Amino acid sequence: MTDGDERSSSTHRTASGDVDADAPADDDAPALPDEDVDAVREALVGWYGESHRDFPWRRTDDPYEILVSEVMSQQTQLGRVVEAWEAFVDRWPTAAALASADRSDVVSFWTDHSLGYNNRAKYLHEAAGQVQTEFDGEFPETPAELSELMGVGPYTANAVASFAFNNGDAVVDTNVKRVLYRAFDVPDDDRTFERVASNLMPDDESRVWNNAIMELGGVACGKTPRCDEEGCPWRRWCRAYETGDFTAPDVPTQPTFEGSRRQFRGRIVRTLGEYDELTVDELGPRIRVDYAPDGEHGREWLRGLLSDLADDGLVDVVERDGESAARLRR
DNA sequence: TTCCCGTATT
DNA sequence: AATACGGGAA
Repeated sequence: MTDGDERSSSTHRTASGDVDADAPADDDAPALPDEDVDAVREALVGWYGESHRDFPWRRTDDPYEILVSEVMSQQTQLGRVVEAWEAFVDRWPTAAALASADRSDVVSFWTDHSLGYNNRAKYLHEAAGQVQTEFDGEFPETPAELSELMGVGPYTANAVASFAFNNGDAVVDTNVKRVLYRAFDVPDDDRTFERVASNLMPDDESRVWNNAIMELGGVACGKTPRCDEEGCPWRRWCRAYETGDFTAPDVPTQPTFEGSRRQFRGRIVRTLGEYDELTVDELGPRIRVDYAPDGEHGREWLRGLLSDLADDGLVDVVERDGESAARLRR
């Protein structure tokens, strides 16, 4: 669940007049004057209706298929997700089918399709199991229940509830934050984003609304805005369009990937997907050319990575002839 | 090089 | 509150 019911604090932004995020007199004050809220809503839904991209997961309301698409989309650009999603739901068409699969197969699929964080493949597999064991094979339908599934946080819970059941609250991802921040000067504060997003969403229209506002953030209001090119439906209300200041909320910067332990974890998982089992010294040279058993990046270093991967439940480390060997966990 | 990005864990 | 987590694409 999102923390939608907390209304206590403190962010006041009345100065510019176009957002009253937390007015003392009326906690649920809309982001715009009443007469404009309807127009803002209609403009966005209308724009989405006539111009949205036609992704395959937008043609299904199967919650399992939606969940798969959301988990993939959290980490990978949508263009690349299409092929992977089709192959995934083709291979494991239902939550029950996925739950019966070997974890190693799901993780290898993830890696083979360059889907990033392989922990999420594990979560998805685990969530499919939860649907069988904790929900009796009936896919949960509310954000609160969906949140109980492994790997499903506030964003994904509301996305699946919305797109499968038209039953979600407003999603708040970085697209939504950027759009609200630019258009209505909403301050960069998670609680405020949630409240404004929730107030802006028309009742019982989470499916089209959440699709539309994220489409806006992805197509017209990305880091580089394309307001006129994409015919942004909010130009007449948009603070950024008016002022020319398209600053977006800060996104935390990442440590470099090249040479990182994440990179080598990825290589280990990829390599182990190609073999039944490898000893540490067989594995080492396959993940870095300068592997030397007693060198700086040798057994010690590699065993550390393997031990973390084992803690994550992705790898098993076994003893074979007094030597450590690794394999993907089934 | 930088960007993308939600969740779990600590 | 901070950190770990993948890897292709822009």
